Amino acid sequence: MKEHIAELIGVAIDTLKQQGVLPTDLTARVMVENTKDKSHGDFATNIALMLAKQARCAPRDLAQKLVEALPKSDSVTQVDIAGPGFINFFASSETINAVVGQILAQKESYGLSQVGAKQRVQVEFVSANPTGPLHVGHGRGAAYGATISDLLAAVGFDVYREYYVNDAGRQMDILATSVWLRYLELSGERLEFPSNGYKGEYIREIARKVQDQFGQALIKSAKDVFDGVSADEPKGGDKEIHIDELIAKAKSLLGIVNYEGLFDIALNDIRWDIEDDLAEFGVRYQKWFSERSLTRGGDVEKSLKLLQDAGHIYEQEDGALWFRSTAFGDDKDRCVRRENGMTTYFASDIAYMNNKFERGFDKVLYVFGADHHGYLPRMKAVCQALGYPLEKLDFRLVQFAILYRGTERVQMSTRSGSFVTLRELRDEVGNDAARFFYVSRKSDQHMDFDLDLAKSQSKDNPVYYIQYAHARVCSVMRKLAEHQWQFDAALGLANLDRLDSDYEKNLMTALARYPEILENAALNYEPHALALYLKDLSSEFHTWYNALKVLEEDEVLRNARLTLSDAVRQVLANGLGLLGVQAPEEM
RNA sequence: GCCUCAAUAGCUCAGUUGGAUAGAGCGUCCCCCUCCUAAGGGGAAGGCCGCAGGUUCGAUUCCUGCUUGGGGCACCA
Repeated sequence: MKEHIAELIGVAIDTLKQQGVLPTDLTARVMVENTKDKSHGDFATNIALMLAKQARCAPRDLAQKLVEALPKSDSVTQVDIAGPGFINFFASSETINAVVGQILAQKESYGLSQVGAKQRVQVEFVSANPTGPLHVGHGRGAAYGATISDLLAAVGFDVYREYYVNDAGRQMDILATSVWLRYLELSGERLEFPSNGYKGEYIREIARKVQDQFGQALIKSAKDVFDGVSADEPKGGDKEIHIDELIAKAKSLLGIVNYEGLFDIALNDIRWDIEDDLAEFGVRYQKWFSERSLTRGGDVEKSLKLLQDAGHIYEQEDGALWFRSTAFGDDKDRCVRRENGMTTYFASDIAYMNNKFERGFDKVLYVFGADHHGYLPRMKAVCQALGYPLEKLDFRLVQFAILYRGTERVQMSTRSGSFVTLRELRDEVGNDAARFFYVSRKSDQHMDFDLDLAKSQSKDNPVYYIQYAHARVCSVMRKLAEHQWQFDAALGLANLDRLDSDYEKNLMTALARYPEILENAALNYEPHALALYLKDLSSEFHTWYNALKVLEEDEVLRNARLTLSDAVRQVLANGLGLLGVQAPEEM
C-alpha cells in the first residue's frame, strides 16, 4: 500500500513537472509513513514539505497542487492536506481488510521477503573461550546472534552461523593445568592451587573424567610439580609467571602425548557442554570453527605472509613481528608474533578473517561482547590491509545484562568461580523468557534482567502476555467444537466488511505492518523491534477480544472474526518463531 | 589521558533515514466478568526529551562544546 501511494505521488510530481510547477531536474524520494493518529488517515507523506523549497512555493500550496494532480485509485477513499503541508491518505476498507486473506493464504511464510537476494552472510557470535560453562553475559550474545541470523534468513539472506573455538593458546593451557592439579588432588596429593587457575567446581568434574580415562598414569608428586616454580602472588610472587611455570612443568613431566590427551579431555568436555547448552537454547551453528585448525593448517603463517608481502608488517630488533595497524587508524600497532616465536591470538584472528573472506562471503558480521569494542579498529585495519572493502565487515556490540530479583541485584563474580551460568538462568526462568528478554532491548544498551518478572505468569511479563494472546486464539478455536460449529474461513474472508469497528481496523493495520517490521529488524540487526511489535500486536488483540465476542451466534460475523483471530495467531506464531520462543496452544 | 555507548514520565524502556498534540508497560488512583481463559480490558494523573549553542520552514532525532553515568584501552587473551 505504501508503494502504491508512493507511485501515485510520483505520477503527480511528473504531472507538475510537465506543467512547469516543479523544475524538471528535481529529484525526490517519496516517503510514505504510517500515521500515529487516526484523524490523520492511514498513511501520510511529507513530500510537499520537502519539495517546497525547490518548488519555490509554500508547502500547503504545493500539497494542494499535488493532490489535484493525484491519479484516482480505488484503494484511496479520501485525501487531506493537514498541518504545515502533510498529505494524509485514507485507505478503503477493502484495502485494509485484504491483509487477513493474505495471512491466511501465506501462513508461516507471511512476512518473509527476498530483499537479501541470497547474499551470503557469515555471522560469528558467542565464541566464548572453552574454559568453562557459558555465563549469562554470553547468553545475551547467543540470543542476539541467533535471532539476527534467523531474521536475516527470513528476509532472504543466505546465513552461515559460526562459533570460533579458541582451542589453542595460553588460556587453554591454564585450563589443562588446572584440571591436572585437581586430578592430583583427587589422587591424594596436597598442593597449593594457583591463584590464577580455573577454580570452578566443573574443573574437578573434568579431573574425575581424566581419572577414569588415565587412571594413575598422570600422577606426579606435588613436590616434583612445584619444585623450582617461583612463588604465587599471595606469597609475594607474580601469578602470571607462577602459572606459566606450572604449565611448563605439566608439559615436561607428562610428556607431550599425555599432556595433549589431558588437554583434549578438558577441551572436548567443555565444548560439548557449551554446544549442548546452546542447542537447548535453540541456538545452532553451521560450523564450530577451530582456532587450532588455523595454526595447524598453516593459515596463520599464510595470512601473515600476505600482510608481510603487502608491507604491513615490520620486525623489531628483538625479533617480534608487528602489524602496522596505525596506518589504518588504530591507536597503536599490534604484535602478531612475539619474540619467543609464538604467534599471538590476534594473528589467529587475522587468519580467521582472511579465511572468511576467502570463502567468498558478501558480508562478515561479528557479534562481540561490549568489552571487546576496543578490537574494532584493529579488525577494520586487518580487513583493509588484506585488501577487502570495509563494507563487507560489520560489527555489533552486545552489552551485558544485569540480573535482578525484583529490585535486588544478583551479584556475579567470575573470579570466585560462582558466576551465574546460562544453564542456571534457563533452568530458572525457562528458555522462552530468556530468549525474549535478552533481545527485547537494544543490543548496545545495558539491560536490567528481572528474574522474578521473567518467571511471573501475568500480564506484566511480556513473554506470557504474547504467548497468552496466541493461546487465547487457539482456545477459541477449540471452543468451536463445543458449539458444534466449524470454522469456515471462506465465509469469513468473504465478509470481512462486517469487521467495521475501530478495534478491528487497528488490528488489521497492525497485522499489515508485520513484513515491514521484520525487514527493518533484520536489516538494522534490531530484534528488539520485532519483540516490541509482538507485544503491541498482542495488546491490540486483547483489547479487541475483551470488547467484542468472537463466538457470535451470527455465523457470518463469527467466521469473519475467526479469520481475523486466526490471522493474529499466525503472525504471533511467525514472530515468536523468529525469536526462538514457543507459541503454545494452551497455557 | 584517549576511545566508545548512553542520558526521554517516579521505575524499565520505545521513538529507523529531521515532521503534526513525544509513546508503551510497571507503579499510583478510579473502573469493568450472569459473557469465548480476569493469565484479560478501560480510564486518570504523571515530561524544560541532561545542559548550552549551531544547521532550517521545522530538532528528542543531525553537528559542536559541556555535565553525569556504563564499558574499554597502557606487547593480556
